[in-house]
Amino acid sequence: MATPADAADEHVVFRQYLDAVGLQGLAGAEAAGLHTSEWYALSLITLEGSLTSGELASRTGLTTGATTRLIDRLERAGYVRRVADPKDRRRVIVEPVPDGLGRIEEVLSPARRHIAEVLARYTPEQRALLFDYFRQAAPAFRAATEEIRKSAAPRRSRTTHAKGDS
Amino acid sequence: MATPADAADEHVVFRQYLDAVGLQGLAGAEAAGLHTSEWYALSLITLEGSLTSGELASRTGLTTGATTRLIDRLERAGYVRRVADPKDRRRVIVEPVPDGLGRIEEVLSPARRHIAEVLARYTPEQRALLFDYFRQAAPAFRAATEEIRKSAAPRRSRTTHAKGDS
DNA sequence: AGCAGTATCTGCATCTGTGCAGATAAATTT
DNA sequence: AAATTTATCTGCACAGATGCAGATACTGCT
Repeated sequence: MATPADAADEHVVFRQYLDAVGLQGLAGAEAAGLHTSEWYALSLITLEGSLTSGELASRTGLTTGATTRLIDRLERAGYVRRVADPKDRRRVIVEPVPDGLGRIEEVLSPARRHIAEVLARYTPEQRALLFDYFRQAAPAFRAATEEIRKSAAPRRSRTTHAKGDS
Repeated sequence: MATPADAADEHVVFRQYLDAVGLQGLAGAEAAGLHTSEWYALSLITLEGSLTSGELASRTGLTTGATTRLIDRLERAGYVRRVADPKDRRRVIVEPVPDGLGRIEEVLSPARRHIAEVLARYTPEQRALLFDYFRQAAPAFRAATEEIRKSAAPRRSRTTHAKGDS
């Protein structure tokens, strides 16, 4: 029977939790030498196992040209590699480099450690519940991401830059 | 009694969970028309309630000059406002604008909704446990962030730009 | 009052990410 | 085999974020 006050409290708790996770992610990305779009793309690639350049372009919302450069950067930084698709030699499959994944894990390790400490305060049954939540929350967040991107805010104001509107 | 296999599984679950939350955050930031550093700064400001320009500079790791511009952008976008510090009139206090926070909440609402759906699958006791976790995990993530930033990867390669190394 | 220290802002230069449009290579269709 | 369509890459140009150094405004100390 949550009172309004409790509900508001939950609201705040959840917001602060999201912010904290988000800040951690951004700090991690920066520590890994990755900018937002690179971090985003690498997450996608890791999550999917591998993606073609075109798929990556549509998932990130970038043009294919920009995506080429994005992959260049990720490749140069040692996070992914390009492999030819044997089925269709026009295609370029982008897949994570194990070594790069390791570096990401390293960046995430402080979070892992601190959370492990928190988890240690719970009983095994409670921990199981939390992991069950993680398992279920991940797809939920992905669905939320989809939803947000669909209502796609047209990237910044962009001033409609009616180039020559004198 | 976690077997090694379980441990590996937990590893993956947690990783995917973090990725999902992270991607959601990035999508949200973009939908809000904010770039990484702006999103980061706004999170900090919101979390702290308010910050001075200088504090924001040191927390973000930006120079004071860049921070001025950052605040300009956030202000222009309607997320924060500058107020004079009555104690020290050199200082500029940056605080969130309620209306702006509302817009952020709106952006987060899909996540909130999807997670609410997940939470609805649990009993009230279980939900209480999960919120307890949120409450404890937030500071843990913040500590992790601190830790990551301290070991501060010097922003991208930057060629060490030893300014005057002739 | 004068002086040193501090907080923020501005001009200038740079660097990087991105879109756009055309180029190239490969698959598919006729 | 020729034409069309698809997938990725490259040249060019632009916008925007950031560092640096100097300017400005204010505080606190002597």
